[in-house]
Amino acid sequence: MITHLSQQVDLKKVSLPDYHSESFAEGIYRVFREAILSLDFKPGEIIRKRPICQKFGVSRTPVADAMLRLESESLVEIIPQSITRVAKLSLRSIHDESFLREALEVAAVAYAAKHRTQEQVDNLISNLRSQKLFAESKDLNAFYQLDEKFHLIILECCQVSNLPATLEKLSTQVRRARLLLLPNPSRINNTVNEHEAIVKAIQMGNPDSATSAMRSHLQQLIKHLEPLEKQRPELFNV
Amino acid sequence: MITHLSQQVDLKKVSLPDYHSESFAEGIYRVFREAILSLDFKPGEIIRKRPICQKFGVSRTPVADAMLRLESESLVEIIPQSITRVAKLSLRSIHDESFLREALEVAAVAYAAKHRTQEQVDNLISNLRSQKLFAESKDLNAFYQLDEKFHLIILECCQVSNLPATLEKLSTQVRRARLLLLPNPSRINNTVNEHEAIVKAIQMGNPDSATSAMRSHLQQLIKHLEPLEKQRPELFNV
DNA sequence: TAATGGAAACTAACATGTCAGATTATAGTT
DNA sequence: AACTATAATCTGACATGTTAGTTTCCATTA
Repeated sequence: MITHLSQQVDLKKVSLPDYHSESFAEGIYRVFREAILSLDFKPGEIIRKRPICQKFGVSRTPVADAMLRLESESLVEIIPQSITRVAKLSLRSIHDESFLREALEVAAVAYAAKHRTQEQVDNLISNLRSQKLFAESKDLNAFYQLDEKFHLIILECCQVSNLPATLEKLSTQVRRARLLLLPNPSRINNTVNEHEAIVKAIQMGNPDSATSAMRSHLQQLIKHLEPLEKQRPELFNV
Repeated sequence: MITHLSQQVDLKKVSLPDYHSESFAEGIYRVFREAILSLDFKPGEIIRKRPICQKFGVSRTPVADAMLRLESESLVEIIPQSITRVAKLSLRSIHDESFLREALEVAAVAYAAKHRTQEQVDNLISNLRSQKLFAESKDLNAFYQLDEKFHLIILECCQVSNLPATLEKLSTQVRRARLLLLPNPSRINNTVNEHEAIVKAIQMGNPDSATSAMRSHLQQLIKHLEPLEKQRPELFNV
């Protein structure tokens, strides 16, 4: 059982298995998943398992298990009898993911516009206010965090327990593409305006204008993508 | 490399790794995935790995790998240091999945209504005609196959390469629930009518009526579910 | 009878050894 | 110099041994 990758849990004589700390394999999976999604490992980068075993002081089994799971989520590519590498990006996959993302977020924002509570609207307005502050001070990372949180608040309105997690699983390419596009500060002001339109539609309880606002907001990504592929071709699949 | 679980591929001196037959782990994964989804293994049933190893004549490693992957898709539940069992159903999860399914299928049918080709419409009409035949002859299994195919045709209109596969991954509970509800022949005629409404809306190129037809069609499932839970409580989680 | 305690049998998690396919480096040939 | 064949060295797939946490069951005790 892993104890140095996560905080130790003070377990009494309770038979709930959740009280135990995670396994080596889970911990390694989690660490690498986050590293890949935050671009600490670049798309296409080769992952060498042997050094990882040494670094974590474990055998090859849990590392292999973690990689197997990452492969099933299309985060790494295991080439049989050969090497393991971080999954590259591809315009094709990003288009596919964008369709899924749009379908889910549009459904969520329509639900939010119909069933909003005052607390949820307040959260969105408060989040939007912070966005404007960080947009003015050009703090890109803080703005990115708020952007993620903004969409999360809307998803949580649906009370579908795994909706945020599901969308994250389906958006592994989109998330990395967005991170790569971050250094473009000219987008920020437009983004704030688009978010504002979404909030207003939710506040007014108008699902139709909420969906169309969300739709055009999400479709911005694709427009900025083709320049990126030309700029960083090594990150993309042929 | 596995050769007796799937047909052997006649590979020449081509360096495409796809030409190779699948690994033991992949084969076992695929076999068990299909067995679980088609209810050959009942929800809650304990899976014993040792007999599986003997049956396939392999060691514990590929079987464990396959189970690990099934667990990451919520098809089995591995209880640490204890047992592995087929994931049970739960009304909560089915509600969650239904939301996702509705979001994706509604987006797909709207796209289909906008961008339909004559060939796609013909396929739907032909499929619908077969549905009516099997509905009359009360051939439940054949009808189920056509029902699946009907939704597949609509999904494929979107030209999102992994849309059918994604929906299948997100609908593991719903799929099994639908199979359990199959023996209810009174639903069939209603289903055909609902399908017909969807086809007409697509044919006329009316995305709004297509979405609302699809929505009310999909929402039928939930209505028939609560009786099922009372009837077969052993298949459901508390 | 009910509750408790402990041994035995189970399982998953992990470590490690082996093998075969794939890649790379190298030597030899044209 | 370019191409080819061969050897060395990677890596992933799989087999198997070990360990530790769980569960089962039976004997003991209140």
